[in-house]
Amino acid sequence: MRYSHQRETIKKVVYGTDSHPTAEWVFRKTKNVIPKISLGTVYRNLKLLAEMGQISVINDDNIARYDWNTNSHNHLKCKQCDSLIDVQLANDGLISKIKKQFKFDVDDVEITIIGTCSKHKK
Amino acid sequence: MRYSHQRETIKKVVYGTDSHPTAEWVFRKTKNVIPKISLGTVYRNLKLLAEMGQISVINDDNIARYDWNTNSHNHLKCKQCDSLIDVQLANDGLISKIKKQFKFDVDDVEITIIGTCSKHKK
DNA sequence: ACATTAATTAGGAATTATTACTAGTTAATA
DNA sequence: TATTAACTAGTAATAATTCCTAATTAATGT
Repeated sequence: MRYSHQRETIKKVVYGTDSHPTAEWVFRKTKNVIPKISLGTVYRNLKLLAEMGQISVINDDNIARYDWNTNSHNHLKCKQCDSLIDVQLANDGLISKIKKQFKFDVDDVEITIIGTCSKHKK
Repeated sequence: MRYSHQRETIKKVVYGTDSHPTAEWVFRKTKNVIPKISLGTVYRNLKLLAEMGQISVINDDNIARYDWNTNSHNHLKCKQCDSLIDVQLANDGLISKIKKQFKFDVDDVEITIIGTCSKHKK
C-alpha cells in the first residue's frame, strides 16, 4: 500500500472526532483540507482503513458510521439526537456460554442500547 | 386503517418464516399469491406493519430484514451463511445499571453475536 | 344493491448511500 | 529522472428504499 495524502487526511479526520461520523461528514471535513477530494475517494479509503483495522465501521440504521476506536466496545444510541455514546459493558462469560449452548464460534458481541440520553429526556 | 388483501398477504408471508427475510424476499413470496403486487407496496406495508408493532425490523449490514417476533430478543449472526438465529440472552440488571451510570433512559437492548454457526465451522 | 369517498395500489420516477469505471496524476523505486 | 503501479477526480452505475400519481377498492351511508 502506497502513501496517499488523501488517505492520511481522511484518517486524521476520523481520529479527530468522537461523533462516529458518516462518510458524508468525513467528506465535508476532508474537503476543508483537500478541496478537490472526491466522495468516491473518501468511501474507498474509509473501506481500506477499515480493512486494515485502523478504524471500525458501525452499522446504524442503514447508514455506515466510522469510529477510530477499534477496541470492542458498545454504544448508547439516543433516539432524539441520533448520537452514539461509547460505553464498555461487561459481558463476562457470555461468549463461552454461547459457544457451549449454541455451538457457535463468537467473533464479536455487538451491543447497542436504544433510548434517550440525559440531555434529551424531559 | 382499511383492510387490504396485499397487507394481509405480506403479513402472512413474514409470519410464515423464521429466516428474517428482506423486502425483496417478501416481495418474491407474495408474488406467488398476488402476481401483480408491486415492490413499493411491499415496502410501504412492511413499514406500516412495523409501525403498528405487528412485525419488527432488523438492521443487518445496511439492509432491512423483517421478523414476526416482536418480543425483545437477540441474534446470532453467522458470517458464513449470513443467517440470523433467534436467541434470548439474559441481561439482568443491565438496563437499570445503564440508567444509573449514564442517566440514559433505555427503550431497547440490541445484542447481535457475530461469528460462525455450528453448521459452518470446520 | 348503488353511489360516495378516502385509503390503497401498481408502476414508475426519484432519492440516498455506496461502488465501479476510466483517463489522468503521483508516490516509490531503480 | 524515467518507469511503473497505485491512487485520484469525476462521473456513471447499482442497490435499497421512498415518493408520486392516476386508477382501483374497501368501507359507509342511502
